[in-house]
Amino acid sequence: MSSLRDIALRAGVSVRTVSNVVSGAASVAPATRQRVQAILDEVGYQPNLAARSLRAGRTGLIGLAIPELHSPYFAELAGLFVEGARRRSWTVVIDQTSGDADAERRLLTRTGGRAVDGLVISPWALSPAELTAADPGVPVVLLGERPPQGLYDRVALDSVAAADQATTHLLEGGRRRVAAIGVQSHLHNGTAEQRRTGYRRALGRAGLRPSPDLEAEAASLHRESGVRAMNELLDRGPAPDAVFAFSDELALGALYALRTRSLRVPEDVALVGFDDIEDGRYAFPPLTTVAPDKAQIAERALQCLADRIYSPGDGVPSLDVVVPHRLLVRGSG
Amino acid sequence: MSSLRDIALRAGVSVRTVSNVVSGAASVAPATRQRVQAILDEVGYQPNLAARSLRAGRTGLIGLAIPELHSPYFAELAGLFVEGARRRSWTVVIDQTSGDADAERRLLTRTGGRAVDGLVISPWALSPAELTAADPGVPVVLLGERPPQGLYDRVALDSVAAADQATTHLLEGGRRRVAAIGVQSHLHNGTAEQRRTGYRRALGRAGLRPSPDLEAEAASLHRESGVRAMNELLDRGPAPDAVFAFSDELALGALYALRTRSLRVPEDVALVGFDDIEDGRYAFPPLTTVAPDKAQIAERALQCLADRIYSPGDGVPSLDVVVPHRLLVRGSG
DNA sequence: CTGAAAGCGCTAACAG
DNA sequence: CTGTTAGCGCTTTCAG
Repeated sequence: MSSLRDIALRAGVSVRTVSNVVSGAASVAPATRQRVQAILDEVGYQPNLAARSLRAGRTGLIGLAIPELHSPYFAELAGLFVEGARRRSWTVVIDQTSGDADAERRLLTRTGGRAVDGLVISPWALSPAELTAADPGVPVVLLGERPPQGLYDRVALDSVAAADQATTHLLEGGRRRVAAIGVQSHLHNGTAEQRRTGYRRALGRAGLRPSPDLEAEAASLHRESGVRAMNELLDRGPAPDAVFAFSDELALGALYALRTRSLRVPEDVALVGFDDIEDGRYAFPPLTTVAPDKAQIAERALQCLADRIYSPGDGVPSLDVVVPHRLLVRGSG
Repeated sequence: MSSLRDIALRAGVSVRTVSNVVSGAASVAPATRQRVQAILDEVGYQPNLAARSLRAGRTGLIGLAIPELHSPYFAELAGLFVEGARRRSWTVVIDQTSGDADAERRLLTRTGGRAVDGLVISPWALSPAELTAADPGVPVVLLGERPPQGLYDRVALDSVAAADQATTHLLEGGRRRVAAIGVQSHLHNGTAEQRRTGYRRALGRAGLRPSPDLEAEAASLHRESGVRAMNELLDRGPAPDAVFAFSDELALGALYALRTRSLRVPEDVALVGFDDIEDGRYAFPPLTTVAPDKAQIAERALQCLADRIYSPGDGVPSLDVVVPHRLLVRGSG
């Protein structure tokens, strides 16, 4: 690894000049530039990023903290992030919190033990108070249903409206016993709460009374929990004629359970999910779902970060960005 | 952000002493230590990682370069990586190459424009020669079927044996027209080639002659290509009675196509995939598949990196690590 | 046990 | 247009 000084020595110029050639900032005499560039190319000069960061006070790194990478929704989102960050010449470091409060706290207070210029976090376990209290010292963007906290921006879709819409769609299809899968009383990230609120609101508007018998808890948002919840619902008594699952993974689990019991979808039970993950499109029948505009979630979050990193107007009030969503009606309901 | 010097000033000691307290390396008089620690805690001291990196010549960052994060197999693998890296106090920066030769080349020659201590890359587009030629200046571990190159270690499963085993399983089930989905003549990453080799070998051993009619190309390894390939196979003439797909995603696409045409799985067509992604377990019927030991892939790759980073014995020949796999027989075949 | 100081590689202010 | 140099924050050698 050669440094600017090595190059300077070989070219018989000062480091300043080499630096200028590399950065292209200040002007350099054409002859000098050419000579220096030749050496640069020859040795394959690579600037030392650590030195640059130290000097600039910036690392060019941004953190993305999500509960888990193996979940399709977050994997798709992370992919879009990495892509968008690349376009902005940022590199993404990924942390998995596993929905663990300690992990989330650690990230916020120490920015991951890693110097990042900004952090995008999808909090699951941390209470709003704790979120506000933490001060990572860098701009933070919150993803998800939690309202924007303190100085953090927030990017999310309108979950209440989306859930209402999904439920209404099932009701308009003539369904009357519409169940919900995905209640999570153990978490406080707002996701399940808001989706249930939307679900109940839709029922109410249709003159139906929400019933605890039709609402099933889910330990996680994964397929396995969907299987469990669906089975529980079916074991409770008269089967629902429709199910709104708070995530596509839960819906796919429910679909699996329904088929295992030889119930037909959508004839016997209509099914709507949430997230629009790739799997859902190729399930059989293809899953009707609420599709958040994921590309826009990633893009807007990066934009928030960029704004705060490059124009550190300290008093700027926190932004609450609502991205659009669409109900994709496919075969399942 | 306070530095060691700030702390030293406030504590009336030298930076040396504060550094010792922080690192715990050298011994410090108990009284001094306590006093310094109190100030450290009070201001919430965070060491500047850029400075540390510059000094140490290491960044604590490792790169993971994969074709795409939104593909379940790579997402699961990435999750395991991030987790294993965390245990080793490394942070993972993720790059997506999209199977693009330029992107792969850029990563190898410039280590992603980012200073990483090591790189794990799953090459798709780059030819062996190009792989060998590149010199990233840091240890590299190759993932996948490509044989180990030059100084790079390699971690992979025995794809030929695995494909043979999957195909043999179908043949032992009494199937005679066993098709293969996933041939990729446009790529040269070895994956498709090796799986086809194993497939043909199994056919040969059973006294069957491989037929081009039963081998279908796949533009990608995604569900969509699986749908297309399966339809093509069915349109060609007499339907196969079994299909070995080179990835679970392809298999799920094939499953979708089969069901759309009202063919029963496994009664009419038995189906085996490759990768053991989560989706496959909840497909209906659940997908029989070759399960690579993903945890071990991640773990061994990290271990290779650690060995080379911490014991830079320069001449150590490149390692070729073969991780185990299992055939998981489920409902589809 | 602790202080002083060098130096990692880079950028930019200051001279010339 | 280009050279010299300070300094980003840390670790570590050398003294004391």
